[in-house]
Amino acid sequence: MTKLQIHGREASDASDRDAKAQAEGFATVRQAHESEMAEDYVELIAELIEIQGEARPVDIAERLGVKPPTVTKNISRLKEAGLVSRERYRAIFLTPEGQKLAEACRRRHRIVVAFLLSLGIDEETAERDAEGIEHHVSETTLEAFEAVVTRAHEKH
Amino acid sequence: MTKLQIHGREASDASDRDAKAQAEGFATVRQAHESEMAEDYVELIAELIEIQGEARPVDIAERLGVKPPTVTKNISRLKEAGLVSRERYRAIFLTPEGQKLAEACRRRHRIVVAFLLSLGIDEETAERDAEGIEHHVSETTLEAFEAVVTRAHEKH
DNA sequence: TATATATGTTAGCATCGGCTAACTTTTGAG
DNA sequence: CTCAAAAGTTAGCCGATGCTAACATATATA
Ligand SMILES: [Mn+2]
Ligand SMILES: [Mn+2]
Ligand SMILES: [Mn+2]
Ligand SMILES: [Mn+2]
Repeated sequence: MTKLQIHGREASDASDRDAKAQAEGFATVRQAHESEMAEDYVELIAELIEIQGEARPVDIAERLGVKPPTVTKNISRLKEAGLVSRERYRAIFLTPEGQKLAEACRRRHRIVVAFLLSLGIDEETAERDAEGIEHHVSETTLEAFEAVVTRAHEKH
Repeated sequence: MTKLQIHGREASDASDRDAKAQAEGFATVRQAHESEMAEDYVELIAELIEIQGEARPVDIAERLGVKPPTVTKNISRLKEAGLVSRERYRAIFLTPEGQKLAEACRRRHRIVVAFLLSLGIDEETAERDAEGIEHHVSETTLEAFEAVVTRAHEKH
């Protein structure tokens, strides 16, 4: 709909452009969902390595709230994607590419949490909301968040 | 891990509580993903009814950026869930329950967009980011967003 | 009104990310 | 050093949400 045949070519009106922009928005969200698993895993693996020296499936499963077989399957996907390295029955480590992604995710997570806290949100809620929001924040928005956090800190 | 047997009962340490809270956060995100399709559809259906008087699969597909068979399938899920009513080959309408959900989603969407705009984000980016963020914003955070928007408006 | 085009549905396929049950390997307590 | 418990894997299942190809229905133009 909203398409007419004029002189044999397609014509667009204002609501057509709107529809296209909207579709791109939804496509962006679907894309974000595709990277979400990888992002949460590498971020968590980096945290566990920092805390415990290594990331083991049992700990990943506990912190994600999923069962061990789910972790095994997803880790093999991450290995396939070149983000983690590991040998069977051994702990999981990040490849250089995985480390880079983990760093970016941790930064984003930190900024989103700090931003929500600066709005007066309680820690529990800030962490919960950030865990989902982080995957849908563009670099533009992230920088705006960062600016707010910085200003809030300067004011004490 | 991080569980010891003491006097025959389980003992928790600080990192255990942390792990549990983290798992709840991820569980919350997984739950949000379960309602996401329904939320985006009813919101869009409400918009189309407002603009065009009815919501047809072809328009829903165009605006979501998916193919018509995907819409057919998802609409039948929404019907199953009691959110929409429709007869074969006819336009789609919202049940009272669907209208209520749509209203809540539109409010949330509006607030998130207005909030991002008030931060100086451009419209295109605000809409894109909001489309994903909206599903992960608790009522607590939404109210904080609303307060910021209101204050920004008062200052002109 | 006849029929061509646009719209909608069905069937069948794929991937993702959950799960349980059953099995294997590693670890560590005695 | 042995062997039971803990950890990890595999196989097989499921539902959600995309897709294409083929078919059915509705609509609008000639
Ligand atoms: Mn996350
Ligand atoms: Mn995170
Ligand atoms: Mn959305
Ligand atoms: Mn929306």
